[in-house]
Amino acid sequence: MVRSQVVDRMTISGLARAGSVGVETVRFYQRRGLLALPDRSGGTAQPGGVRRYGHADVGRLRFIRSAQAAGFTLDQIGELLALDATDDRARVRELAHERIVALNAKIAELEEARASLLRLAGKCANGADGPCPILASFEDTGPVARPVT
Amino acid sequence: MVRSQVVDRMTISGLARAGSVGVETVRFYQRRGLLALPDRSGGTAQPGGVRRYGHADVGRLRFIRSAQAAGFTLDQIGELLALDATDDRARVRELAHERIVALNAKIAELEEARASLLRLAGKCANGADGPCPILASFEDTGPVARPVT
DNA sequence: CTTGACTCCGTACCATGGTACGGACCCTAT
DNA sequence: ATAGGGTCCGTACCATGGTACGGAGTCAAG
Repeated sequence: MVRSQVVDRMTISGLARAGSVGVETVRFYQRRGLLALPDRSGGTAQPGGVRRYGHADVGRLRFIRSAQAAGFTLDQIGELLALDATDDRARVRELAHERIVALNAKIAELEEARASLLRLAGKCANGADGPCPILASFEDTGPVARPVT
Repeated sequence: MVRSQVVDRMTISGLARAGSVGVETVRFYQRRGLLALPDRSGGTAQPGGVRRYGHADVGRLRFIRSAQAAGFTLDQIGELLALDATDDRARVRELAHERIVALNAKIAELEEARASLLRLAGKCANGADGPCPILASFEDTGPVARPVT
């Protein structure tokens, strides 16, 4: 499968543009082991050249951003990238399910916070006397829920 | 309004217990200006004593935790605490509405991530051949949504 | 009046996901 | 061949919300 020179010989800034991230972000992912460091100067591995990137690198970078959009951490994405090479679909489904469970919990938590704020904002709007019920309710709360993380 | 000695002469660890946080967390809030540093040795302000805390401090600490549970940042909580002293209900409602809007956005974002993961997990479960569709979909994605923050 | 637990305080460190900087080097166009 | 922009690399810094540590001082019980 032949690719055009222009696409497969991008420098780091081209790769960054293709993935809609900053150059520093690409380098950060490389440090984290999420993106490989290609040989310098187009495969000759001479010391002191510039690294070139191609389609595969763009795919990998997009993979990272997509997985991030699904809420995976960079550590988890590292595992997903490893799994991508092994075709271990069961483990991938497992990770996806874990993430879904976490998302459910988080969504429920945020919905609770929203519900109580909505209720309090309504109370605060009606009747203009005395201290704000929102703030009063904060002070009165007994055993307290965990902070929204 | 007289309070019992035992309740109004707590040390920092008592306050921390009353608020279900760690001692270091109390000190952290003090550094952030969210909790006041009471006079030492029970109001005598002598140098080199131990600080004592009472009901008011517990209320303030609980306020912080409750507001945090509603998703406010510590900076915003600082403002809320200031507003608590001024009875500026309009501004409180404004902050509450901002928070609600932010919560709505966040919830929508997470729901999207969940929906696509659910869809992909279903696809991955059906049919056992080839690479996992979850991972494939990550690679194929074009212009990518912002990461879940 | 000593012992042991607790407090005070500054400072450093943790995770998470980047962002920025500075000096050296490379590479391309003029 | 020289100027300029881009790359490489280590290192430091950012926000956020804590957590940990070490040494000195304090305080209450025995």
